[in-house]
Amino acid sequence: MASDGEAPKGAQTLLNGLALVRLVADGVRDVPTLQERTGLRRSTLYRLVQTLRGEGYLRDTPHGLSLGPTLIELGFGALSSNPLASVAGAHLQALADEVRDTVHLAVEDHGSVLYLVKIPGQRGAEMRSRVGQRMPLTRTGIGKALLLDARERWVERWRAEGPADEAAASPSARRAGEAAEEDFVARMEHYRAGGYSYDMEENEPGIRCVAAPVRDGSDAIVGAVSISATAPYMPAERMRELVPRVQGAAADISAEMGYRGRRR
Amino acid sequence: MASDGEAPKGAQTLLNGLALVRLVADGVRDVPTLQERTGLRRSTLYRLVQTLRGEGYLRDTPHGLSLGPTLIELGFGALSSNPLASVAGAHLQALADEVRDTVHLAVEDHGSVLYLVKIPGQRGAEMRSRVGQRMPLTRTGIGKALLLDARERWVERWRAEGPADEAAASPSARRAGEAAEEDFVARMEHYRAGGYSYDMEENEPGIRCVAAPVRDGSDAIVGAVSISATAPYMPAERMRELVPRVQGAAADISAEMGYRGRRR
DNA sequence: CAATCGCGTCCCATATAGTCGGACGCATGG
DNA sequence: CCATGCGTCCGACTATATGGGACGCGATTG
Repeated sequence: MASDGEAPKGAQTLLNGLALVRLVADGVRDVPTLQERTGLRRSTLYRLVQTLRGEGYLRDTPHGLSLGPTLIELGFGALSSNPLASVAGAHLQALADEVRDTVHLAVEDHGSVLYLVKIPGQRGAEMRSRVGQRMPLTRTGIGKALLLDARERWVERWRAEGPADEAAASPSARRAGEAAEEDFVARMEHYRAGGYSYDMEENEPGIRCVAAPVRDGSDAIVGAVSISATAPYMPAERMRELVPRVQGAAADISAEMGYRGRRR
Repeated sequence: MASDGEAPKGAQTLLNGLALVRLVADGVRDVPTLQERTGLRRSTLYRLVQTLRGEGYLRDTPHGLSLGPTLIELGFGALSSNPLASVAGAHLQALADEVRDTVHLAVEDHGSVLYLVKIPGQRGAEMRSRVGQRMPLTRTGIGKALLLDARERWVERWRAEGPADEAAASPSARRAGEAAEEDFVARMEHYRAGGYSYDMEENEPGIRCVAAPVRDGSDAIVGAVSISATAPYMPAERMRELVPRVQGAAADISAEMGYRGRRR
């Protein structure tokens, strides 16, 4: 409320407090850093931090501030109160046992992929992914599955998540970028027709994945399932074979979510 | 700020917002209910709820309000940034593989047990416990392990958690209650000497457990490990055999937490 | 060893920002 | 058809959060 003319319209004190939680989640460990990140005064910060500590949202460790136990309680509560996650569990486990690779369930939230379930694979290196972690929609197989229906967002999301350097766009880089964008849209069109999606090491070199969307009673995509593994376990042929498997698991979960086949 | 003369001294707006999150976590699903629980006015509530929705702490479902995706993100972040939980993982898995029963890791938080890790057993009925769940300290094996050092809190906690009906205490019930309290203290004294604790179906009929505390570099108890199973799998003899096993796992974790043997 | 710096806490005056109360629109149901 | 309850918006009031500053403390530095 000082530099730029934003209008947060709402409850500043609450927003300020939640902003502190976010900053700590992002690795800020001491109040001075919070001060330079938020612009709030010391006394204000300490009061807010004390309140958050008291409620268990933050806690003190030998190394400084960190997220508190209440968040663990609420986070797992949020997960288990999510019908998708609880309904999907058994189906995902069955899929995981069958394919022996890492299985994920994710939803879209705030323009990114949010993992709800991860079942680590039984071979190869373990993926660094974690439940509660966020990933870009257009770079992951599971994210593309979540976007399948939203043709109008493909380009928008691609551009938002795409170039690491927006400012520095040399003419040649721009040309390459446009080509990549067209390529992305073309692939999405293909996936959309097939009702599945791939990740060919775009997000993480050496990691490939096959994904399919989960739908609910209104036909809307409410989540997605994926199988991921290191490239040696994921030759093109196997990926092709996995498509119906992932789709099967996704269909089972969709059924439990009230999906009764594509209408229209 | 109306009925009783409390002095919340802090940041009301923030506290009000967090109180809403708690209420939703406790099952409140609509604003009218929030109103009667908090005493806040409709307009205030809607503003706070909107803010919390915007930040992903709450979300709307067909059935009303529920905890939002941000809490999943933060909750799992809190867990993985907890040294105890991340360090313990491998040791707990090893223990679980060995004993084939349910293994828990918990800490004390705000006067109750908070589970950080649960590894379901490979036989018998699955326990209903969940990571992020809270349990009474004096009724669970793992809670007693957390209390081992704090002799001065035994009675206090027992009384706080003990009688389901404080008001209605008939003379005879009171007598029985006092006997139970003395019995509890005696058992705790015994456990303290042995460095372990039991749960003989006190918390959940049919469930028994063996637990041991985890310590850090300052000798303080920072957590506890337990093995739980249904009574048929837990005859007295086996519980005795499990004591050194749990203690071993707890010791391994303690070592990683900086524990170097009991000083003093 | 003294002096300085940065952190954490507390207090108080000010005006900002949250609360309240009510009006309005809409859907539901009697 | 009217009545009831939910969700949103608005403006006035003042309760409440803010920020400036004083204080104590421990660590760091000269």
